[in-house]
Amino acid sequence: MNLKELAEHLGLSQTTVSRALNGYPEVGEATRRRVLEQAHNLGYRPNAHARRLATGRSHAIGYVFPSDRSIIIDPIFSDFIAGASDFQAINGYETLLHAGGQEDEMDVYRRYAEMGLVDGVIVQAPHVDDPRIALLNGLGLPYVVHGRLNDTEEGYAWLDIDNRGAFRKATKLLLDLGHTRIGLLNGLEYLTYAWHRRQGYEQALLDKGLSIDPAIIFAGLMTEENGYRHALRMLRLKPRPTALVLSSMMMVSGALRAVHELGLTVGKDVSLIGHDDGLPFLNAEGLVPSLTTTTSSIRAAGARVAELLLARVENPDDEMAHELWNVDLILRGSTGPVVA
Amino acid sequence: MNLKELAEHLGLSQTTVSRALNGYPEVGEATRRRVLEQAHNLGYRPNAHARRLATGRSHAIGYVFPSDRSIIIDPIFSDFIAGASDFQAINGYETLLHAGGQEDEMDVYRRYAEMGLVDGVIVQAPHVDDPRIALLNGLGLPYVVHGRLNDTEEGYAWLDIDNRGAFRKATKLLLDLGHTRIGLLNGLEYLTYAWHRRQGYEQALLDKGLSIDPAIIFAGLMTEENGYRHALRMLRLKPRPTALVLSSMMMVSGALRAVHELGLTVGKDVSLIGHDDGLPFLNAEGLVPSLTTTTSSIRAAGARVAELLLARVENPDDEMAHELWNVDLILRGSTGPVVA
DNA sequence: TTATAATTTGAAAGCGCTTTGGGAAGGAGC
DNA sequence: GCTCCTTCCCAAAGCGCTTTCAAATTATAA
Repeated sequence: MNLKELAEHLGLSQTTVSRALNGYPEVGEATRRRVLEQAHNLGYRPNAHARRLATGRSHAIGYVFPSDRSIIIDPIFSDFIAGASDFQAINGYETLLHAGGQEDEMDVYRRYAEMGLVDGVIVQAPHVDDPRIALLNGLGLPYVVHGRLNDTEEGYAWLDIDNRGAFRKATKLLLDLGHTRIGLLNGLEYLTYAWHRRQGYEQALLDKGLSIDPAIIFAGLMTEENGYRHALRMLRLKPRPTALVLSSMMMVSGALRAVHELGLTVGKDVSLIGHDDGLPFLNAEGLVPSLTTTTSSIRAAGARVAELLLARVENPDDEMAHELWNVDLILRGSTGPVVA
Repeated sequence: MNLKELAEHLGLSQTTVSRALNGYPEVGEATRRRVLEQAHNLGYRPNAHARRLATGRSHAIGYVFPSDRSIIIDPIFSDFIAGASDFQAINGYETLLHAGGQEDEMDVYRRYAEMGLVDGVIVQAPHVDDPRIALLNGLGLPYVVHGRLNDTEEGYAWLDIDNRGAFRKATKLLLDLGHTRIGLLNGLEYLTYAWHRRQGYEQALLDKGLSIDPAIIFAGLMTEENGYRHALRMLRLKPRPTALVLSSMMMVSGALRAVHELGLTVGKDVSLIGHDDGLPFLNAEGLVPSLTTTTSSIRAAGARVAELLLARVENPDDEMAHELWNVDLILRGSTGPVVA
């Protein structure tokens, strides 16, 4: 069943039917009702491609993951996309995913733009100095960055959480509890969020007049195993750190193993603060003792980024959104005063 | 730059240019080379929607996740999709994702089919008696099931791993080591894979003349917390189970906490076998002791399912694929003979 | 009543591609 | 010389929508 057949069936022109269906005002109320009703009864659905060709809009948003996999292996991305895709679905936008393949990430954007496959893209995990921004600006493809570049916050739309502030707050809490040797287990620091966290951590130490010790800082893939290995390594140092700040729950999970293995007690011998993206399968509160966290829902961020992007697609001339989310520091049982 | 402009630029008709670009034989070699070269130089890209409208094929594969979230929260899905999407990208197919929204999963399939949005879909996490199969058969939308229904293996294309065999093997290994009280921490058992695992587990026990004890069986969301809580609960029973079989690495992670908390030793007081989907952020080998696992790469499964689906889309009359993957049982340090 | 404005409807063009049904040019066979 | 194939190319139709421009109908004003 296509438009033409539906129109014939109704004894109307395609024009009128199309208008009735799409809510244009130049159509009588009675006619509109009739059209809507019959379209529903006959199960008519407009062909997506025909509509896209005619309107020039694809009603789809693209997500491109680099082929080196270091991003998509992070389980937080499925939650981000779930949030975003959900919002999009409700607003009539499809979600296009591109994971790897042999094509370079930048080429995918180019192809997306030139073939009209998507109306906009969401840029994930921006680097400290990310070349994608310039490319997308050049292509004229609307986008919103989830995160920020390091140098500039202008010239592109973004939503980010205050990673710097969060890790500064977390580190400061530990300092206030008397800890002076505080380890950091971070993500890859060419990614801005990890870099910001590093900055927040260092800032808090410097504020107290403490120095930065590279021996108790790790930056790398946020796997359980890295959490374990590097927590173990650090906790074996003399003097050992009495507290650790961790960039992901996965790393916390590994660090817990290390702590147990050394016969130490969380919240007493070692204080832990982890960053919690609110992943449904790894719950900070369910740990024993429950985990003090910096918390921000990655899923909510996904939904909001999608919202900003759709706004941008539909009103390209509106001002670019810059949205910085505060991160809550939630005090639970894994942090305590340093013991002598 | 569109076809018309490119054709004019070359002094050829759209027909010839289109044929040259798409590899049709009725075009001179010299002409073809010229066309290809100029198209490249001028950066011509065919408009995706125009092509789709003309050919009636969308060159896209759809993934629909139920809105209740219980599926997508499982981190294995991002890895599955990464594998599938990767394969598709290499073969010129886009990946369409639908996560939740207010639309019912079945309605999404209907819409996909009627609007021509995708050429096929991959059905994830089939239920023991899954209504999606009948719907898709009715819609005539090609699909491949990742997993199986319980009752029948005919009438639909599928790829599955031998969950029943894997858990039977795992349980038998423990029995052979002298364990007689073996707990099971499983996924939601209305999902076929979990149901099959349960069957394999029970079969192995029954083969030895042992009975099934519901007190040491858990079925639910495979979160870290559930792993912890139910391992803890079971290990506190008297007599306590001397071994646990776990359906996911996430649950293993939680169970390890429980074991440590009770002051027990993995591989001695408690033997553990987990199912490992090969997730990059949680490594069975990196645990201490390393974890004995039933192992099957979910990412490889994703790639292969995509391959089967594309074959099905392009040759609808070929026989339906039924592919059952063997699951390796990899012996590592977390299993040992029962101690008196 | 008639002129004018407002409301509804339609015919047809156009979006950018693929593909059908020929047609011209050149070579082989007689 | 002619016919018959190939080989290579093209004009035009068609995919199923949206949208422009114009016409028909009805309501309002004079």
